[in-house]
Amino acid sequence: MASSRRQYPFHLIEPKWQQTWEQQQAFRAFNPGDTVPVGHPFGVRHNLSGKVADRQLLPPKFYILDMFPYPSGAGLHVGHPEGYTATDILARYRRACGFNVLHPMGWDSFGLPAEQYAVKTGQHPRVTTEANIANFTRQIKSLGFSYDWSRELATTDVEYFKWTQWIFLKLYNSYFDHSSNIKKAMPMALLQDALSDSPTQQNEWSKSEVLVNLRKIIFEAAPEIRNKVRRFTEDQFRLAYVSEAPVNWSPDLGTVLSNEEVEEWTAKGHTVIRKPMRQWMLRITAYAEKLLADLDTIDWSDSLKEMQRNWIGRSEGAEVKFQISNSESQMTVFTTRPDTLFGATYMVLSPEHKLVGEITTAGQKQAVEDYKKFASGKSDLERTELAKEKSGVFTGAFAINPVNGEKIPIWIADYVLASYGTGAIMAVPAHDTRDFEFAQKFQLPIVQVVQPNDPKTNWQGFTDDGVAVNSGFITGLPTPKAKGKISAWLEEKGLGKKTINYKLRDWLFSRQRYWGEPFPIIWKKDAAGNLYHEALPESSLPLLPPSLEDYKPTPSGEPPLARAKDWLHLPDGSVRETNTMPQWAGSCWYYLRYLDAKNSAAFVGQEVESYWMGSEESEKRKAESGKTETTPGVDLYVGGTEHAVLHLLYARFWHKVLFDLGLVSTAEPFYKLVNQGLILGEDGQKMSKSRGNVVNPDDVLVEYGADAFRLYEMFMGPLQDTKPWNTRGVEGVYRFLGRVWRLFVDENSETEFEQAETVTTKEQSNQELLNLIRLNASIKDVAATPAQLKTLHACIKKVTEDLDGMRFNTAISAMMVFVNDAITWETKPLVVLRDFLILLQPFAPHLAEELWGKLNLQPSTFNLQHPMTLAYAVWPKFDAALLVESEMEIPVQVNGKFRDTIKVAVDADNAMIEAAAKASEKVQQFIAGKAIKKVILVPKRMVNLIVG
RNA sequence: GCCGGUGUGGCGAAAUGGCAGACGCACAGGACUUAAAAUCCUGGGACCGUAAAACGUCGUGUGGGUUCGAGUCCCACCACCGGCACCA
Repeated sequence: MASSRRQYPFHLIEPKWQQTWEQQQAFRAFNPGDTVPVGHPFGVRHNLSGKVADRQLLPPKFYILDMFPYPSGAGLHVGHPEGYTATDILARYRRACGFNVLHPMGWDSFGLPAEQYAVKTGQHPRVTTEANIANFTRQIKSLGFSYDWSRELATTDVEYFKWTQWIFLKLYNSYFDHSSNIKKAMPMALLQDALSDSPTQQNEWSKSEVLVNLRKIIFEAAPEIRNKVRRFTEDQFRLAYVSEAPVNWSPDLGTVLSNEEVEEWTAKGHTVIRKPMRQWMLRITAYAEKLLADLDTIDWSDSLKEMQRNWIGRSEGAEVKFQISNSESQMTVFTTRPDTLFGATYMVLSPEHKLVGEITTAGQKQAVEDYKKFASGKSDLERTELAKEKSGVFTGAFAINPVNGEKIPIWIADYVLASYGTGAIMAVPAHDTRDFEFAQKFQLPIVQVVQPNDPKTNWQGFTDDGVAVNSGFITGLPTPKAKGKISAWLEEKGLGKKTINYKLRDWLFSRQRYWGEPFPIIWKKDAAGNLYHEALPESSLPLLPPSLEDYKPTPSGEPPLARAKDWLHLPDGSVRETNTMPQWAGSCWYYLRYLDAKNSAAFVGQEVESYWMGSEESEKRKAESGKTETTPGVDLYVGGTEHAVLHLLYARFWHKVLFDLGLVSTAEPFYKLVNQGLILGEDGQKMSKSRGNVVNPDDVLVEYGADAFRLYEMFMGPLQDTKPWNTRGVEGVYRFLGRVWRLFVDENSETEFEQAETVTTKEQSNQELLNLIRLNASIKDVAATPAQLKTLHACIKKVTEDLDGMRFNTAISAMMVFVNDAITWETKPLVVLRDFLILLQPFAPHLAEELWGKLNLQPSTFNLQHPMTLAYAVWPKFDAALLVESEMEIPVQVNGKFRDTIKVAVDADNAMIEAAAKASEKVQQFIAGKAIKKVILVPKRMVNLIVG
């Protein structure tokens, strides 16, 4: 675009105010116990200047958080500042309303790109990371966000990941106690005490049925193997444990991925295969129920909650035992439809199922082995592609259906997953789509046991509720009752029990990478030569990664950390864990570190944590006022939907563990969460380098300034919506800011300023130049007219309400309406413009500050306090009395069709309004000569005349 | 297939069940200017009609329904976006 005359000198104003705020530390948030420096605007506003901010003296808190970015080499994208602008506006609004606002920013700086660059060039990832952080910082600061930079953190900071490792140790040293009276994470030491030869905390662990039972089991074991059993048992319970299960291994990335990550990387063209490996896991499944139930206590969008619910995938059903014919063994299946048991015509084990080897007959052995090989060789991609085509083989064995004694064949097929339920199913082809397809392909019998309620519906493949048929003692019962009756019967006979299953799997927590947090774990061998793991003591943290020359995995496929022999081997012969933690680890708790970012004694101070997370306060307020002024947890968290299940589920899990251990005061981390929508390119397509439609914020800033950029990001449409970028739209809001400027300044002085600017010397400061701008002569220190007050207060009302509802676009339009009107006023009262600037400040803070400074140079008879920055000026309250009209316009309809508006006095009674409506000329045309059958009159709203 | 969301001018959008299209973009006309840019003013859903207007008819994805009155509520369907997807 051709560079045209600037609407206003944002290029001088914006750096000026950014420097001023930084010098004043204007947006520093004060913790309880902090001393507020003399003259700090927060202190001036709240009468805390030079005082210790005692918790009782501090105003209510408001914690408003952005999802911190990964500082990529590409720099900021216009999508980042969308959420950041929204939160900044609200942070500034809350500050003006008198809250103690915490609004921090930091860096999710571990990550693969820096490591890949290191592999290629040998440059340490820290160097790349620091350069990227510097660039992101510059870009973010140029937008004038009111972050408290004193709390800045990066997950790669040694002082930060020390505590990430510390939390890992908490997980490692905890177990989840499922006892019905406990149901929470407890210290491993308690479990160990319960299993020890000479327990000291019997009072404590005797409350736990789980521990009491475990102790019994341990002491049933032979003494010589008892220690091994103990270790094994501990690992069965730890929240962080080692598993040998098949994992998602990506040969080209040289690392494993969590289930949640697979999709992301395969979409980028990487291969992912299943491969058994020794891995660290976190027992998130122990929290499935709490993660699900507590969704009801937080204010997130329905779609997001639904995504989490689906991911957790709770499913109620029953486990049923089937005796295997001619064998001692039994197989257990999980089903949500025990009522269809009479329709089970075959059984399926997953190819990996333990029983497969045992039950397969000699004749089928070769076929079964071949199939197992075939199934395990499939990549995930092949599995999904081939999903439609069922495959499997017969094992030669049969199971006995417990309800009718029938012998039914046992197959193996990869449509049954080893990792869900019991890894085995009873197949009811008549009433399950997958079983139906399988039975058709292999010509297995299909027996109807459910009759659809609608007789026209085909029963074959009918999976909904109906009425049981051909089902012995439950025949004739509707599905829910049939389920209940048969479940009770199974339970009574000891053949089954009600069970709840979750799709959620434990979290695969180790990666074969360099650039991540090393595990504070070492491996040792016992006398018998068995490897076992042991945690490093907390006092040894942080555990730093070794320095390396080469960041590639070792030729034998071990993680890069294994290259550092000195680091790897400890003097006592033990060996360090060489895996590192995934990127998600650091982002699981960063919102807590912000609260107390410099604390070297704890991951967060308790008092500080309870103040900002607001548990007590919110309870107290709820009780007192019946409404919450502050909310528990982060008051508002804004970020993209891409983290709907990954980060948000993991962080909730960690938070719940910390809560159970008494380390944080709330059960949920994020009370209210909003997803900002995607910003598309000007062509309506997703922005991407290859499409060449990426908008760089730096370019927009040079052309239009930060205030226009911020304003446009918010004016585009509702925050949550996906919307295309349009540079003409930026020009629109930029013109609006120009109108605001001209509303306040004298045009002649602007010409002088421009001339001075062209001949400016280095010695002439920007401030001197800006001082040449004079206030518009039409601004006078006079009382406002009723009409002017009405315009102002309508704007105050709309902006206030829209900010409360996060409707930034309509708030901006309300300010445009105000300016369009105010610019026509011959005399512009100072007081009115002053209030307007307070409204504008959250949106366009630089311009508003500059004009505020000019306004307050004027002598004033109003004796207002002038805080040193507008950011702490008191948010105006609208006065409903000023908005009352003397007359009102009321629409008149005839037979429901709009015909005219009439003007009546506000206090007009119904009879007067009706008369006025009938008297309207336009209305007359439609009612003349007709009888009025009915009059619908909504006071102050409308009149509808029904004629026959 | 299942779950969630969204469909309104040329475009981004706005409307407690009560005057559809606020605000902005683009566009057109005018003022200022030697001229342009910038700025300011005016106009604008479609159709019919007219010199121009008025008046009129239609109009919020489609079809029904509730209501004096529906963009808004209910039912069915269509399209698009996002998520999940052999989870028994």
